[in-house]
Amino acid sequence: MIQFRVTKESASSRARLGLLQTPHGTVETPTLVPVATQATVKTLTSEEARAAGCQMLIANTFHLHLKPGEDIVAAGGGLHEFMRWRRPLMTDSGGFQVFSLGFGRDHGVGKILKERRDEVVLLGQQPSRITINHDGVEFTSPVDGRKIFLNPAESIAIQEKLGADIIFAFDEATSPIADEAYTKASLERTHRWAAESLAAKASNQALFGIIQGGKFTHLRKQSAETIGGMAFDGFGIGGEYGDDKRAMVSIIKIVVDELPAEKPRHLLGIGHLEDIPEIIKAGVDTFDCIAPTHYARHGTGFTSEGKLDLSKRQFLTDQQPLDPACACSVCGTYKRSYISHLVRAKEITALRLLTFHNLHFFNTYVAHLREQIRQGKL
RNA sequence: CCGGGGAUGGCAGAUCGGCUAUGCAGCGGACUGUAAAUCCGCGUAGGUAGGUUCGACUCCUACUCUCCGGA
Repeated sequence: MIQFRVTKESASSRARLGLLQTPHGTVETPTLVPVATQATVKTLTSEEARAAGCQMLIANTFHLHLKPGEDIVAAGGGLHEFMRWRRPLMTDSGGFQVFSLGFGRDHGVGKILKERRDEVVLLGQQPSRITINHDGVEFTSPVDGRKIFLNPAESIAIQEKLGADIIFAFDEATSPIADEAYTKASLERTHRWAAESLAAKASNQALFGIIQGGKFTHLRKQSAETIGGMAFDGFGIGGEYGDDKRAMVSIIKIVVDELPAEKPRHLLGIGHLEDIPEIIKAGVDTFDCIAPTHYARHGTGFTSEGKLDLSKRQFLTDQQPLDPACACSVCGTYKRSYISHLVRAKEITALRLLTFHNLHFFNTYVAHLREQIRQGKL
């Protein structure tokens, strides 16, 4: 089980400092939870993830169920031992894949809408490779095309075998182009699944319920009331918020205000650098995001000078560290010129160096924000 | 010298008498609970000189270069 203690509340915002105790150690919040979908922070070892300052990681139920299967992980001693990360772990429930492999894939959209789309997901519609119904979701495996059925009981059973400290209720992340009727019906289903997830859990893992409701303020409020009133150990805030960052932050605040203050709040899948102060000020304790690791593998380093695309020719002759203001081992050792060469030569070391640095950069940034809360400046 | 084959974008390499080849490299963009070391977009062609044709990178002639074989 977990214990959560709020150690300081900001006077000027909803931001707060906290200590999240788990069977595998204590996490200082707010914190970024880097994504380790397949039981690894892509390109890094667990020791390296730790050295980059990561406190807790989040792995994925759907992907680990496919490969290698939860029984293999369990036979390896559970997720912590399997990946030799003897620190706090979360697993996501597979609810995001209902969207990402469903309507997200069909329409080529992510959870944040970048441009106006003509398509709309209407009540009664089904994604092409997935069937969502009352009882659960039938996926078509992106690996081999076989059918995979997931529902609350299945997802929880898998997550219990994986053995993370914190697990999530099975939900449906709705598409940003879903209309209100679809979103509302999906929300009601997600609420029912939340109760079923709670009922299914037999372990002493912490279980977080997930608030949905899309960009619809009244649905978000209703969801926060419903999920917040259930016996979860903490809460995830999921789904989409439309295409407006200000709207996103205001929705998060509405949700946070409905949730029990003594329980931890995890914001699912949001965490671009510019979002982080805003979501922390909105009262988020933990949040996961693929940005630092994903951008790294596409050649981008986050620095105190902004995002740098190391594949650009200009960096080939740049003798500075990746970020002169960074204290990480990559910045203490290698220059932009070398990293740029590795990126352009498609050497895997480039991806490792950028992933390590980006995580260190994000973690340092969040640590700095914690310090600001401590000093009453945030 | 004789015979034969070739000459296509920065490189590699197809097709076609009229309609974007493609890949790599280059350049630009995207990326928010990871089907992502990925995806999207852009530029640059037809050895030289003639001829046939409404129209030639594609057919014909010569030349240049090149490769293979023979002397």
